[in-house]
Amino acid sequence: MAREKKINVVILGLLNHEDLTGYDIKKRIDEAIGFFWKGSFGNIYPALKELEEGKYIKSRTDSAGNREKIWYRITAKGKKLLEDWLKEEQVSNELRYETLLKLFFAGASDRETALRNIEIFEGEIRRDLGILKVYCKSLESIKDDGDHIYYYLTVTFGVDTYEAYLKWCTKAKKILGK
Amino acid sequence: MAREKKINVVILGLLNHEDLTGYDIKKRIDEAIGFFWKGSFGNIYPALKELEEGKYIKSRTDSAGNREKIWYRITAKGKKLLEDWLKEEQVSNELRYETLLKLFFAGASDRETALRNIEIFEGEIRRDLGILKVYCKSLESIKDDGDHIYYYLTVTFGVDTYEAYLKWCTKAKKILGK
DNA sequence: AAAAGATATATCAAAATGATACATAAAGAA
DNA sequence: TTCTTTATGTATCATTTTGATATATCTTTT
Repeated sequence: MAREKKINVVILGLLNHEDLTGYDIKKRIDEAIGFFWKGSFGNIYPALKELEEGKYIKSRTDSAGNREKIWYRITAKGKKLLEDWLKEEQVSNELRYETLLKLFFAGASDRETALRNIEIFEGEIRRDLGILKVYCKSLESIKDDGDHIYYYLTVTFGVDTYEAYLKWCTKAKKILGK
Repeated sequence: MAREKKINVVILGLLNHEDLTGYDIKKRIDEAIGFFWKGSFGNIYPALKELEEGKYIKSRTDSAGNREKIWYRITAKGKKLLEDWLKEEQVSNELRYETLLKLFFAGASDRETALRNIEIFEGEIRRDLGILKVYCKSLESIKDDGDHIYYYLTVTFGVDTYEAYLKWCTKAKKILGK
């Protein structure tokens, strides 16, 4: 089996939970998994067409009102593909942190710039950590044996690593003399 | 000023320290900043040509032996661009963790698969953490006031976050009942 | 009733990814 | 010595992702 492009399995994963439109999919990606994954209309809409051609999903057009909405539902074949991907052992985990890049090359500028960049990072992480913690709290209260345990684990990953980031920021600022 | 593509500033950052060939640049990226940044020949070589056209770098062809080597050196204009980028406040920091994606969608499979994926992640992080720690040690011993402090800070970011990942793995496995 | 913001589909140029092609040089094994 | 493998080196290409924009409708607020 050829290696599926990532947006395909993301779409299948989301559709496995509920029927969605392309726009919904973009929103779910941004809201639910935004801190560790990105999606854009530019690859979501073409992927939906491709997945439908391959019979992994099925569309239903909703013409209530003047605006056309296209709802997608996962098929048995789509579920199979999702499960196969989950069992595949090869994964690609990537960090792309421009902040670290700027820090690594900070010698080309001055210490103030390096410190400023760390502070900007710190501010963003602090803000996002707040959001993640609220999300985490709301998941803690749900006690079922469905998917919530996985959502909870995912969010705690974010909370734990963001807290480690903040500790590192404090340390880094001290080392740079502030 | 238009937003520079990232590979350009990575190349300038590396060349700011020493003259390099395209092949060297790829190696430096993999070795020194590989845990938080990627580069490929597919964007390095075209970027080198583009940067030379823009006078940000200057090439020198070395024909010692039968094989042609092209060395690049940063220009004053290139240094300026690098410094401008360092002072720019807008940054893009992105995580792309397929492991988290699989965990988030794990409900489509079984707990064993979810645990297996965490264990694979744990193994990779443990291995990479070992490498980072060795790198970190070698930087600790250098006490100058040049770029090493920035390399050291960058690596400690990796060490600290990878350690947080491992703690999370232990917790996650426990929650999933192992 | 008008304006602003959210919903919805779609496309495109630019950038990054990952693989491959091709060739030389060096190191090590048979 | 010769053969094989690994490292060095430049280059390109198809596929995927990104980020922006276009276009239009629906909903909420002023």
